[in-house]
Amino acid sequence: MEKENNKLNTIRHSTSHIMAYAVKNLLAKDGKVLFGIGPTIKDGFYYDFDLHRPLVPLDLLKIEKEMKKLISKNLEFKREEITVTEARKKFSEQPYKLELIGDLEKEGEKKVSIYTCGDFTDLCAGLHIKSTKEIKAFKLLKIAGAYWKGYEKNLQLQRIYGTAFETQEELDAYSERLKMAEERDHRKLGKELDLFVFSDLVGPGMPLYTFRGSIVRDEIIQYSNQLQKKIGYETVHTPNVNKAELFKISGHYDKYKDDMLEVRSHYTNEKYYLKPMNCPQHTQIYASHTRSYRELPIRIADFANLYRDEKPGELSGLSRLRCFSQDDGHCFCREDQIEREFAAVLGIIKEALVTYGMDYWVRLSLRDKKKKQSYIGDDKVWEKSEKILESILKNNKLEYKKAEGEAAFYGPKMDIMVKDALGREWQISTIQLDFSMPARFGLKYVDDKGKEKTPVMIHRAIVGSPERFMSILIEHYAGAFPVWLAPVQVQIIPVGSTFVEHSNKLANEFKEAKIRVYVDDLNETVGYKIRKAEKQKVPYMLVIGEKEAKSDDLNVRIRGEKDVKTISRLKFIKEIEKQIKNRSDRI
RNA sequence: GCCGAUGUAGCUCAGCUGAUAGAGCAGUCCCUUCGUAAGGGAAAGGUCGUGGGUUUGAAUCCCUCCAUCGGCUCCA
Repeated sequence: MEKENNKLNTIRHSTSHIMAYAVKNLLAKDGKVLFGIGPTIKDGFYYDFDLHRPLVPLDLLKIEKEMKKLISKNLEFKREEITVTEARKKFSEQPYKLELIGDLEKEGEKKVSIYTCGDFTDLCAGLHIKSTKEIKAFKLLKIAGAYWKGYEKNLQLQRIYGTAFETQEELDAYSERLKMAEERDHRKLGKELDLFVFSDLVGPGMPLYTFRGSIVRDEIIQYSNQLQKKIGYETVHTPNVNKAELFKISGHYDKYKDDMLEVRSHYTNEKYYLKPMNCPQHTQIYASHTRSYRELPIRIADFANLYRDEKPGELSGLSRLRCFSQDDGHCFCREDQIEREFAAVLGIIKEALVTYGMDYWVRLSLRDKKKKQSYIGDDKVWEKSEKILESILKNNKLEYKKAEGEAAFYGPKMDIMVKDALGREWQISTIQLDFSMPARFGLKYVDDKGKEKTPVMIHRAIVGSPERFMSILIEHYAGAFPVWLAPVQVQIIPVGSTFVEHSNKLANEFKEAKIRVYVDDLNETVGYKIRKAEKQKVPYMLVIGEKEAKSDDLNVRIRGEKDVKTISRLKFIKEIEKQIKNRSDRI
C-alpha cells in the first residue's frame, strides 16, 4: 500500500513539473513566468507561478493540451546534483528558486539536485518517474491565489491545482467523487430543502434558519444536551455581551481582539464585546461561591450564540460563520478527577458519532514549541498537561495521532476527527485541558485539609458547533436525514381533494404522537406530490385515498424506494415513535 | 484581509461585439378530482447587486462599494 502511494506521488509530482513546463511553453514568450514550488498534496498536486497576467479557466484547457503534447513525447526525467554556486547561476533569472537555494544553503546543503525534462529544468529534491509515458491520467482542477511560502505578508502567486492517477478509471472515479460532493454541497441543499438563508441586510456569516432548519438545529442541540446530562453537565445561560475586562483577564483580548465585535454603552462609554466563546463567563459562575473539594467536578454547559468577526473571505455557508453556537461545556475539577472526566466525555462523543454513523479518530493537539509566544502558561504546566492527555489516550486504548501547533492557546487538546459518507475528514469534538484560565481568574476550592487550591478547567464540545455540524450532516446524509432529524417526518398525500379532510384527521393523530407531519393538500396529481416529497427527502409518504379511508391500513412509501408497503396505522405510528426515540434510521 | 472569478424574476439560467430584458420551474387564478418522481390553460412577476462615470443611448464598457464562489491566510 505504502509503495503504491509513493508511486502515485511520484507520478503526481512529475505531472506538476510537466504542468510548469507547459506553462513556460505557453506563456514565457509574452512576459514574466517565474516559478514557485510544485509539490504533491493529498489527492493531487499544485504549482505556484508568478506570471505577467492572471490565468483564466480557458488557460487550464490550453495547458492540459500542451501537457498532453509533452507527455506524448516520452520525455525522460534526468537527475543531476550541482553545487549551490552552479545552481545560483542556473536559476539566476528565477528569484523564487534563488530564495529556495538560499534556504537549502542555510540548512547546510552544499549541493542541490535538479531535474531536467525536455528543456525544462527545475530545482527539486525528487523523486520523479523515468519518463513521461508513465503519466496515464491527469486533470487540471482549479486556479487559485496563494501566498509565497504560505506567509501572509508575502506576495501572492497564482496556483494551479491538478491531480493524476495511475489509470483513467481511477481519475474518473475521483472526478465522480468531486461531482457527488458538489451535489451534496450543504449550501445548495440548504436552499433546496429550505433549511437556512442569508440576507444582505442581516449580514454576511449570519444565517437565518427557517422553521425546517431550526428543527434540525434544535434536534442536534437536544441530543447533545441529552448526552451531556448523562455525565453530569447542567445547562446555564450567560449574556451575549460582556465587558472588555473579562476578556483581558482570560487572555482572549490579547490574542483575538481584532476578531471580536465591539459594542459600546452610550451612557458610560464602556467598551463591551459580543462574546466569542463561553469559557470566561463560566469561570464567573464558578467564582460566585466558595467551592469545596466535595462539590467538584462542577460541570456546566451553554448553547449561547457566539460572535466572531471572521475575515470576509473566510466565511463559507454554515461551515464558517460570524454568528454560531457551540455545544460547549466546562468542567472545573481536581487534578485527580481529570482522567475520569475525559473518559466520560470521550464516551458520549463516541455514542454521538455512532448515532450519526460516522467513523472517527483522535488528534492529540500539542503546542508548537517553536512558537511559545503564541501560548499562555509556563513550560512546566504545558509539559504536564500534554503528558496527562497522552496517558489518558493510552489508558483508554484509543488510536491517536500527534499534531504539533494545533493546541489552543491555553492548553493541549484532544480533537475528534470524523469521516463523513464521502470519506472527507472534519474536526468536530474537542476536549481541552486548561491549567491557565482558572489561575488567571483566581478560581479556588478548599481541599480536604482546609487549604485553598486552584481547580483545573476542562473545555469540551461534543459536535462542536451545531450549525457547522449541521452543514457536515447535510453533506453526510446528502440531505436525506434520518427520521429523528428530518424536518418533516411523514408527508400525507391525499388522492384528490375528497380525501383532504380524512388526511387532516390522520395528521392530527400523528401530531399527537409528536411526529412531524405535513398534508400536501395542493390541487395536484399524486405523481406530482410524490415527486415533491421525494425532492424534499421526506422519509415517509402516505398516499391517502378511498382504500385507506375505509381501512386501518396505511399505504407507506419509503424515501428512495419504489415499492410501497401496507402497514396498520397503529403499528406505523409505533414504529416511527421508536425510530425517533432510538434515533435510528430504518423501519 | 489577499489573488482570481461571478452577481439578470423566489429558484436555475439565456441575453454575441452597446439600442431600456427572455425561458423553464416555483407561486397566483381557472379547468381537471386524479393511486406512487412533473395533467392542462391563463395572467402576473425584474428600475439587470449598489453608487458613480463614459456615451445620443448601458444588463452589456470603466471605476467604487456590497455580496457570493474557487483558493490563500486565519479559526479560541
